[in-house]
Amino acid sequence: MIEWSKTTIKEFQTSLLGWYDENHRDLPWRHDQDPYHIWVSEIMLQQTQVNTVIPYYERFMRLFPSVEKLAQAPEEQLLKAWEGLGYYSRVRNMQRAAQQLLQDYDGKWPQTKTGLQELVGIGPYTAGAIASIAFNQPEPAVDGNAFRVFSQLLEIEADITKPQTRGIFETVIRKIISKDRPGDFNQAIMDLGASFMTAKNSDNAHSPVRQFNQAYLDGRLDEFPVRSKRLKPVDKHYFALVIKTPQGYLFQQRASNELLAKLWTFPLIDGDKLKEEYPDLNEDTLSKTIESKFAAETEIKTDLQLVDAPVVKHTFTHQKWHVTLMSTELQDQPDLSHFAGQIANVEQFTTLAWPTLQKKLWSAYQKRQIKLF
DNA sequence: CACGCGTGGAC
DNA sequence: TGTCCAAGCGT
Repeated sequence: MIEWSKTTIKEFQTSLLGWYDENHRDLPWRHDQDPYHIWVSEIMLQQTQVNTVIPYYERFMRLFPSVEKLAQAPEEQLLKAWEGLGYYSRVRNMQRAAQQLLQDYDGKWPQTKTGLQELVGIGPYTAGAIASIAFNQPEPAVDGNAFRVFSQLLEIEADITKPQTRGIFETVIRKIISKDRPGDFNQAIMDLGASFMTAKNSDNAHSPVRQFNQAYLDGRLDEFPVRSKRLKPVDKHYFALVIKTPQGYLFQQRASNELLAKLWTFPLIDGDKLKEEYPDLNEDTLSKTIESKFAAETEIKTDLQLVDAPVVKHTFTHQKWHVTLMSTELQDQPDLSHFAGQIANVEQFTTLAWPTLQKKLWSAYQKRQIKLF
């Protein structure tokens, strides 16, 4: 059993930081200690892989190079910059925090972990990351990597999906973290978690800290971290209405309290709710039912046809959507005064933030089979 | 506390 | 195909 004495801790820090000095990744947000750069990168990296983030980060910094620019940006431009990254509340919260910083903090960053957590969107992990990397505070930054690395090093059996467990890891890391180089220490743990100590296909035999890894020495790597299984996504069914008018396609902005808030999609009809209201719905009555439902909301008359294309499937964290396309082409421009949406021509598509679901819908619609008579 | 919230990569 | 994972947070 490894004894984590002061000497062991020192040796661990030396091995870890020595390896990091020689092998750390050159990432765009590692070029300085600017808290704005660290912050943006940490928000983007939440539940998102490094390779995905890099181009988004570069573009975001060109568009919004400072807290001030971020605070002043139009929301649609922010969402467009975030398009495809997912968890879109991250960027809306980031703008709120930027405004908070300017108005309530006179533009000066709080430099402690607890102070940073006052900003919306900054939780215990991100606060620890900014405090340690930008402000050299000896604070733990417990993300998925830290959970995996330290659960294996110390054979910690607590379920990492339970909120209580974070405190156990923070206590352990506070004892082990380098007081001289806390930011590098935390980043070294992340690089370790992305190289030798990955979740799958790890290579602990060549890890710079293998002699400190109890689970490796015991042949018990596969037992850590302990994590309860997540629930399966629930199936949901929708109809997407592709309505082409002389001026362009109809789009709707998702409400701020629902999935994909404030992003743009074709108008969507809840198929499960429809089935509840009309239990005896069949293929013949489907079109008319949806038409009347859409007309009741928007006063727009349509003549919808099922599109000859596969049902679009899209899985979110907790929901699996099955979306059936229906389309119509209106000869006259409809009165849109009761339609809570927008018309967009193909050229205007680039200005609206599309979730991946909408990209799939558009693609399926473009590839639809043209029926020949 | 448990749950909602996106997406893409790896296998 | 499905499943799990990736620098989590707000409610």
